[in-house]
Amino acid sequence: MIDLTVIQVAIIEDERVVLDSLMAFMGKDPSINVVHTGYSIEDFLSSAKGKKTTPNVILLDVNLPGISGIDGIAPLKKQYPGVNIVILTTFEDSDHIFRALKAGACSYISKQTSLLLIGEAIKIVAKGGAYMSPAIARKIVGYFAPEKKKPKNLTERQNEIVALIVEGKSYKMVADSLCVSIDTVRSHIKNIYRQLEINSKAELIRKSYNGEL
Amino acid sequence: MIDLTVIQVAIIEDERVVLDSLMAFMGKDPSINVVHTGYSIEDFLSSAKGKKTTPNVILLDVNLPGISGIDGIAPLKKQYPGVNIVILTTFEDSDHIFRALKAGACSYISKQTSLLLIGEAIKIVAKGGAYMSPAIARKIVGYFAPEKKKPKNLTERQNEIVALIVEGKSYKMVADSLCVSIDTVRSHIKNIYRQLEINSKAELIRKSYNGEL
DNA sequence: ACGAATTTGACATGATGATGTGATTGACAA
DNA sequence: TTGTCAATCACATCATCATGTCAAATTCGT
Repeated sequence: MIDLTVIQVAIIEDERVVLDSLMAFMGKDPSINVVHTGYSIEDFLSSAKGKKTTPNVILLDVNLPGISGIDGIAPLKKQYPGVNIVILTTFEDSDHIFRALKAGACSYISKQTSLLLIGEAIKIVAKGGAYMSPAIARKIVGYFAPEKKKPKNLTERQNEIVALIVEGKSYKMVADSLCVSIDTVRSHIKNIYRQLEINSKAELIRKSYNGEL
Repeated sequence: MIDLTVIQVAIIEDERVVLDSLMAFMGKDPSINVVHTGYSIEDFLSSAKGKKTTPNVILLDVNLPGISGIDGIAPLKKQYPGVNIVILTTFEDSDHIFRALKAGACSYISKQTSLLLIGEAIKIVAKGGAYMSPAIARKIVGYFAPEKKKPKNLTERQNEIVALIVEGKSYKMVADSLCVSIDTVRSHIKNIYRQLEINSKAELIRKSYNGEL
């Protein structure tokens, strides 16, 4: 018989050092019981068959071999409907954060966070709450705020070009739309890429969709 | 001379008991300095003229006489651009929460929260972070998740490839990631484009970000 | 065991994209 | 008046993408 007052936790983490310290810490906490671990999503799911205990909380790394932690959220929730996913990672950019949340993660915690706080976060999500690291929570609230977009000093013209590119247009189409030479568009794109520190259309589109410009 | 290491806090709260206990607690914390208080938005703003100190953080009640705390956020931010607004309230319904966030609040805390945690929250927002009570954070993450999955007819492998492309990878990088030939990736992409009736990477990324697959 | 769907791969070609160097023009500020 | 900056355009070159045609190996359901 499983003690329902004890939180059943699973951990998916490929770094031994991190996994070991998490295990060691939780082993000392009587209210937490680590029932299952894995080095990757695939590893975890394949070995999940033989388990009879269902985790309440899954502590999930993002940078995993094979399927990424974020892409792994869906299969994990399929295997364990209603499980609480806690992302534990070093990636703190908006892109990763929002993709994780959209996939159904309920907490997103920086690996900088102390073990004590991670333990607290687990207890919080097990009770139906959610915990976010301060810097991450700030990015999330920033999503809602009317945001005075002061960010990327992009020129009016540059924003115009970005808008067309994001719509899926080619350089040629943008040039025609704006009635300028395709070389002009190229020139603008080069400057935009340099200013945004990116080097592909894909990244530009992603940034745009994440409101990062 | 104002000590910049000390957080300048203002409090707007109409309940004497609450205000007094907040003041008493913060008076004991050397890193917090309460510079201004008010019983209402109007009261606070009118008496703000005579003050020379600018608050870093404003602790704001929602249920105030006159202008509500939420409607007061805009004028407060106009008076003190860049100030961090911390909502402290008993209202925990989604409506109040999201209206406050949209108005520019960066933290939303239940009045059930201990004075200790409220103090922590103030320090967190002063450092550029954000803190949410667990139950409130859960409602916020819930805002992102309710994505109804209408999976397109794409194959597992195809979805894998789309995921990598959307991350900004080139065909070559995708091929390497999946340990297949670049021609195989090309082949998949061709099929994906035909099935989705698109013809550019940009459109693929757009559809992906719009949850259209 | 048969056929359909999936996955893999090769070869080819024209279009588009990424990046560099360099030049001209007009606007606005020091 | 002299800069700086935004916007315009011209080459140039190599990488990547979009598309086509064809085909072998694999998986899977009936």
